[in-house]
Parts: sequence; structure tokens; C-alpha cells
Amino acid sequence: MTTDTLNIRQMCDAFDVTPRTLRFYEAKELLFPIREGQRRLFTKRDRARLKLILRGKRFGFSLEEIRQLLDLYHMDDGQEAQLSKTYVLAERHLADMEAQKAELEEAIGELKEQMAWGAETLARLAKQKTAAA
Amino acid sequence: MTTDTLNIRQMCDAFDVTPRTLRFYEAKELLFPIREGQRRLFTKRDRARLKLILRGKRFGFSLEEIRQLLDLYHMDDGQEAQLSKTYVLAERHLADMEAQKAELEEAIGELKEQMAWGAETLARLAKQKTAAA
DNA sequence: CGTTACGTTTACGTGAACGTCAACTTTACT
DNA sequence: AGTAAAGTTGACGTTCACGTAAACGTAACG
Repeated sequence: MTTDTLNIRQMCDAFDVTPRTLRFYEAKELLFPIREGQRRLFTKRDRARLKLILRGKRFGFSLEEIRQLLDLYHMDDGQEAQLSKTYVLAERHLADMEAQKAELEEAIGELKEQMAWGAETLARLAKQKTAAA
Repeated sequence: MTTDTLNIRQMCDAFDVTPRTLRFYEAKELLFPIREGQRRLFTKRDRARLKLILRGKRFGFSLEEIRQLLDLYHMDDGQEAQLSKTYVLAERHLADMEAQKAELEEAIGELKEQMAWGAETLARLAKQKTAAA
């Protein structure tokens, strides 16, 4: 068994980020790698969190928003005091995401329409060219 | 008929942005308000574009990416030379958006799962409290 | 024991997307 | 004519999310 932790390079390769990014996320308390001497070792938990971080970023959430949300995913039964607060936060994010999904669907629809027009126009042009030949 | 153009203040109120933002978008060639003297007048076209800009932003596209995409929506039959290039661009964006949609659906699913766990835990806590009373 | 590789901290730099402030014009009103 | 309101152009400031470079530690290799 290979200890189940990754050093910084392995972590970077696994997620396609730079060392700077990982250190930055640690400074912002999004990740909590353990230390072997002064070196960082990223645990399974860090990997799960990083995956969620990168996903959150793609959805346009700020690192600070993501940090707060991560609590929901890594809350053990110990600190249940925070849970209800975090739950409310999560509800808001969920609403955000569903709104985003709706808008995304609309945008996709509209873009497809425009592309259909574009395709038609391109076809018409090609035909004219053929006719001219 | 009210000329069908908006001054900068009306435009700001209509879209909830600042004057600075509109001037910035003009400088970046995302908007092309006409000038009455030195003042800007925003046309229907500008309003349509701004709507798309703000939408694009919510989906995480950069202003530069958005600028290029806007061409598809405001291409008249005159400049068909660009059309095929723009079309390819649009295809990429469409793919992006559909990928984003898929990921969003996955994320929503996972978040809901977590929230279900959270709700359950909260319920358990409430019950314990009741039992203790 | 030197040096190469990998990692660390500290600190300043950068691009995107505006915010903010100063100094003017122009228009509108009294 | 006076002045307040609205708009304009610079120009510099700011926040976020890192990039980049310098100086240093340490561990392994030949």
C-alpha cells in the first residue's frame, strides 16, 4: 500500500494545477495537507476537496464561497453546531446552481438557433458559388 | 415614440450595471453606443448585446471570448466572410456549455445527497434534544 | 562531499474587470 | 448669467487568483 498520500508534484499532475495553486489554497484554508518535516502530503480528503474546489470554480464560485461550502462535505458528526448554518448556505448554492442550469439551457437553445441560421446562410453561400461555376 | 435609445443612466438602471462598466465594455468593443454630441446613446442592438454579455459572464466566459461570440448574434448578410470562422467558434462554445450543463447536473445531484445527509443528521439531533427534555 | 532535484518561504508582479477620483463639458433650469 | 445635474475623459487604485523570482533547506545520488 502506497501510504495513500501524494506529494505536491503528484498532486499537481493528478489535477493539472501548479504547486503555487496548491500552496495558495492551503493558505486560504481550502486544503489541509499534513506535513512530513516541512513538506506537504496531500491526503484523500485533500483530493476530494480539490475536486470540489475545481468544480466550484468552473461554476463561477469564488474561493471563499467554495471554502464555506466545503464544510458540508467534510463535516464529521463532531461539529454539528455549524451544520445548520452550513445547511442554509448549501440551500442557497443549490438554488444558484439550479437557476444557472435553467439559464444555461435557455442559452444553449438560443445559441443553437443562431447556429442553425448560420449553417443555413453558409449553405446558401456555397450554393451560389456552385451555381457561379 | 421614444427614439428607442437609452442614455447611460437608463441603461445602467435597466441592467443593474455601473456607467464605468458600460464605458469599459465600449472600450473593449463589446458595445457600440452612438454619440449624440459626446454622450452615449445605447441602441436596441446594444441592449441585446449587453444581455448576452452578462449571461456569458455568469457562465464564466471572459469578455474577450464573449466579444468574439457576439459576432454570431449580430452578423448581417454583408460580412459573411467571417461567418464560417465564427461558426466554428460557436460550436466550441456550445460544446463547452453542454459539458458545463452535464457537470452542473452531476454537482447538483451530489449536493442534494449531501444535503439529505445533513437534513437527516439535523433531524437526529433534534430528536435527541426532544428525548432529553 | 559536491551537486542535482525537489520542495519551502517570502515577496513582489500580473491580467482581468472593474472602482474611484479629479478636472472638464454640456445641458437644463431658474 | 449662475448653478446644479448629468455625462465625459484620463489616470490611478483595488480585488481575486494566481505567476514568478530569489534565497534557502534537505535528501538522494555518484
